[in-house]
Amino acid sequence: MTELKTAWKNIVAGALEAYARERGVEAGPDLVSAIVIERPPKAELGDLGFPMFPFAKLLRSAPAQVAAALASKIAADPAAGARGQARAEGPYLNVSLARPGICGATIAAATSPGWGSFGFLAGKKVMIEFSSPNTNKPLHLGHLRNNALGESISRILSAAGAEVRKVNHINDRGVHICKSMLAYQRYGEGRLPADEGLKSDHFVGKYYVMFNKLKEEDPRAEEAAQGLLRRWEAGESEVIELWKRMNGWAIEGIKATYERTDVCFDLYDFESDTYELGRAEVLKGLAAGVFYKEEDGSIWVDLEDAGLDKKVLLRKDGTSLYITQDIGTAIFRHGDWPYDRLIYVVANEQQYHFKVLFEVLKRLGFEWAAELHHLAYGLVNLPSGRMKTREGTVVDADDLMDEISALAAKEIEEKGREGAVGDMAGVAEKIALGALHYYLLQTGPMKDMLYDTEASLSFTGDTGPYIQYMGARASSILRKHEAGEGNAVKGRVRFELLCGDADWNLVKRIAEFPETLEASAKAMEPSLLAGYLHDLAVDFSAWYRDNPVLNNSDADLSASRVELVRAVRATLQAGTRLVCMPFLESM
RNA sequence: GCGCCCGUAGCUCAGCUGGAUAGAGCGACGGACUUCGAAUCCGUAGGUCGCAGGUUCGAUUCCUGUCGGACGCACCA
Repeated sequence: MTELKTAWKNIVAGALEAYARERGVEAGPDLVSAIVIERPPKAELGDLGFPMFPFAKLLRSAPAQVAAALASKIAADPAAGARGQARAEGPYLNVSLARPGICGATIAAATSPGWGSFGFLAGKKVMIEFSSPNTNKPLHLGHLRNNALGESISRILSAAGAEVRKVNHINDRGVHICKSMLAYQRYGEGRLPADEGLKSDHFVGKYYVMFNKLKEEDPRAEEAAQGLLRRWEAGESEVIELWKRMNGWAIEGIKATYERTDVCFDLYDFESDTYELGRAEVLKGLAAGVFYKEEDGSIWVDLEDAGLDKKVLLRKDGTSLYITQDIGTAIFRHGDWPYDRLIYVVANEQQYHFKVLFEVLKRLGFEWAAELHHLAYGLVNLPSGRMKTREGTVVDADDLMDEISALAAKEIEEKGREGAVGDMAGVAEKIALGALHYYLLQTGPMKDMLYDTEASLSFTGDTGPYIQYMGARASSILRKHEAGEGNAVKGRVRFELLCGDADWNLVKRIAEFPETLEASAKAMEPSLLAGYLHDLAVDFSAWYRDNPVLNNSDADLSASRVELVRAVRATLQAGTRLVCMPFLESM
């Protein structure tokens, strides 16, 4: 489709230049660069549309006249004729593509193994950091959005040909970790997660919440937490022992949630291993004159000429800060695995932090700093407002999955499909994941989104399960065909039979998959693909109603449509995977 | 105060580099299951695209201002 578009752009450019010569106007490069391709609002108007407004002034003729003139020029060009037909539609030049060739090529491509893998990012190494949980509590809905974005973008970029390395930066040190440790020391009495019947990360999270109780009982609890951190930094074996034990629980539980939601990482790095990496780099930068030292010994960078502020990079006592760690980690990672691009999937509250970080790395002279990217995303809010740990309004990831999964199971039961589905719990889980991930990815990342339990747990309409359902329907047709049902087995595939408007519309949609994937990869925007999948599902659903596949009296048409269904299924299969939705043969 | 993001139908959201009557879903109302799965489909109602200027042949899209909301401006992470 992309090649077709550029081919047509060239044809239009040629005709435009010829027309300009006739009018005695010089066709400069800006004339050709003003050509835009759009999709006509109605299928009857053609497949491609070229608005002629920009040329009216230059060519000193009305847009409609230009369109008519170009249409007749193109009609006289046999090379163009092989690719389709152009006609004037008021001020627009609309093109109807030559259908048979495109049908054959599209369906052949879509039913071949490589569908959904492209090469325009081949040779690029992309590192992506996402999730990055704290080890003091379990994952919540906000993490699920982060995970879905990170995992989806990783899949999209690999599908685009890049070599992707997914990194999870575990925040396993700091006062907040010490708080849960302190509360456990006080109230835990040596119990294990199993003793309380809790998933291990929930067990740790419970003690983190209990720190609030501790604070009420002991006004010096905050100080005690700071003290515990100092003892941790001093490496006291008793503290380290407890820290290891509790982190182990937290991470074990968090990993179980990753597995359940089909998210995985190539590399885990731990803040406890990397938090001191940046200090040496800052000192190097000081020596190089990029940074400066205050009288009290703290080290700063002045970014005011870049529209940012001054920023401390090293405390007066020489210890590192959040940003120091990030400086060190980025440099270390590039040395370890020289990436072409590093993407941080982190909430948009931290946009300023990343601006500063990237600017600092640029000033340190790293040419790769230009390829650092903060993928910022908005919060997930509740109708009652922001989720708050203290108020207990945090939507826990595991609980949410349980809830959606139970609802899906109920739905299967109500529809009486337990038998057809087989593994009911497994299928319910996949539907839940499809619903959740589609919900989280259909919205553009920058927008805060509202999570309304009642409204959001729906399986009808513009939802993940709707798309999964269309996949299941397509699969069902193909299953029946494989089993020898229907007329297709007696027919011969002839792609020219799929040139009617209804089939063509669906073929065209399938042909858009590669360009959607490319746009999605370039913009790092899963929502484009999510929207595309919904469009495809809608087109398929309408087509499905009006166009018999297996029980078509024309055996050749039947056989050809089976191939079209195969292409739809392949596209849904490849596409849903990219937005982290399980594909279901049956549901 | 400065910075950044958002503001489209009652609600939740789409709307690609500016382009042909602004799209879905939910909710409301009315239809369609003896044919490939009704988690579906079709139809009706519902919008001064926050507001005001500007650029342009043309602005929901770009610019400026303004109002409203969120977030950020720690020797916390």
